Amino acid sequence: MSSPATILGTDRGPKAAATRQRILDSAARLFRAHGYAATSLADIAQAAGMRAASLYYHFDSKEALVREMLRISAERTFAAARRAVEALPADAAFEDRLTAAIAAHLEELLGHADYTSADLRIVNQVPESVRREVFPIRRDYAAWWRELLEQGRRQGAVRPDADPRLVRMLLLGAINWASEWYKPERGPVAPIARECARLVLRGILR
Amino acid sequence: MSSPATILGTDRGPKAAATRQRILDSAARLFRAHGYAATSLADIAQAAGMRAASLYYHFDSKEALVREMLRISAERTFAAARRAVEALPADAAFEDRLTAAIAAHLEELLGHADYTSADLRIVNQVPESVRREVFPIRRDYAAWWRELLEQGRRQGAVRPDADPRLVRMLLLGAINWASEWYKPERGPVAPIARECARLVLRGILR
DNA sequence: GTCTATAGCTCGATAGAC
DNA sequence: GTCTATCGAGCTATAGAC
Repeated sequence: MSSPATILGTDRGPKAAATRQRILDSAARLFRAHGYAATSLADIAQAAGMRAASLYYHFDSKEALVREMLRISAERTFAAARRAVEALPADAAFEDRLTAAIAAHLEELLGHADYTSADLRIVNQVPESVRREVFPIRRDYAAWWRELLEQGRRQGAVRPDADPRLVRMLLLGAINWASEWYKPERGPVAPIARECARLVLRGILR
Repeated sequence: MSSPATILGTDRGPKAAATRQRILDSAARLFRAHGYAATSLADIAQAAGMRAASLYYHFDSKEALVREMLRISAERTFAAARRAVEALPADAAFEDRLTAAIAAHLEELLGHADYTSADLRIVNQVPESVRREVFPIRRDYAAWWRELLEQGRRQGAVRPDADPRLVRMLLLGAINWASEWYKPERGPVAPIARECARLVLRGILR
């Protein structure tokens, strides 16, 4: 019985897998820098040390390549945030759960900045069919945040007069924007993440 | 002595000016939806009711067109925020000044959503020369926000232990992201802006 | 002011050698 | 697995009629 792998290159041995990874990394970096349409397959191939035609051994099309890149980006962030919150004791305080979620999201976002920044920048520019295929992951992630904040509200930790949707949007906007200004030279992500969580939770007024 | 207008179409009478405006509006809408490279001059021309070659009567090139669109977007937002704060009494409280700035930025952002959303989405994808020409406006706007928040800190209204740069980045990220989720069907911007300012200032915990 | 026609280029994708 | 060669389509920009 053959494996259920439907994605080109996952059952072709370690060398192909490594090349495939190199292609995806190059694509993420270039999509982030120049956008989807402006990045040609020749650009990606050159960055990965090969010719454009050779990419077709690993991916069916440019669409298939960007779809896989977006899928990896979205699933990784979702998994990291969920894992971080699930690792806490079941009776952890809302503040600690939210801090863990923000820190995990930020560390994933900035730790794989080429993927996640490319994701945020080009998701609106890829063909409609690609966006439709990646949408469920994002919808599930949004639902997960909604539930996390809803818990805080039920426990009385969140202002009861705040629009839950607005809170979620402002919060995710604030941390997603970090991919636009964070530079690794500025030091490790962990202290930035902690300070982010504190500001989000407490606001900027003293 | 001729006018110092260096931009094509500004001294060509009302009809050309109206057409020029229609082209810019169409371009903003399409750039927002599909990105810079994926939007062809034929697309823009069709949306404006003409052929691609006719655009060259109004703009020197695709670069010149997008440069003007980005300039309008950035200057309008900057001017709106500055005007709103300057309209306050000189001794207005920091909270009121920041609330006015946030509300003005948001109302401008969402009121001309095609321009500002296109701006945020494609500024990283336009040719380097275009980005360099629009950069000073953004740099000045960032400096203006920095000074606004610095005033709050000097007056003791802002947490003295908060990293000023982080505060500014999180705040602008939170409100800029609104261009991704706001839909006019959700009602007027003003109440959303007020609630935004309150959450930013006070945080989400009660 | 807008048109038709087209030059000159680049792109995604395929064919087939090795 | 990667290559060279190439096809067909679509792009920006220009020329010149009206």
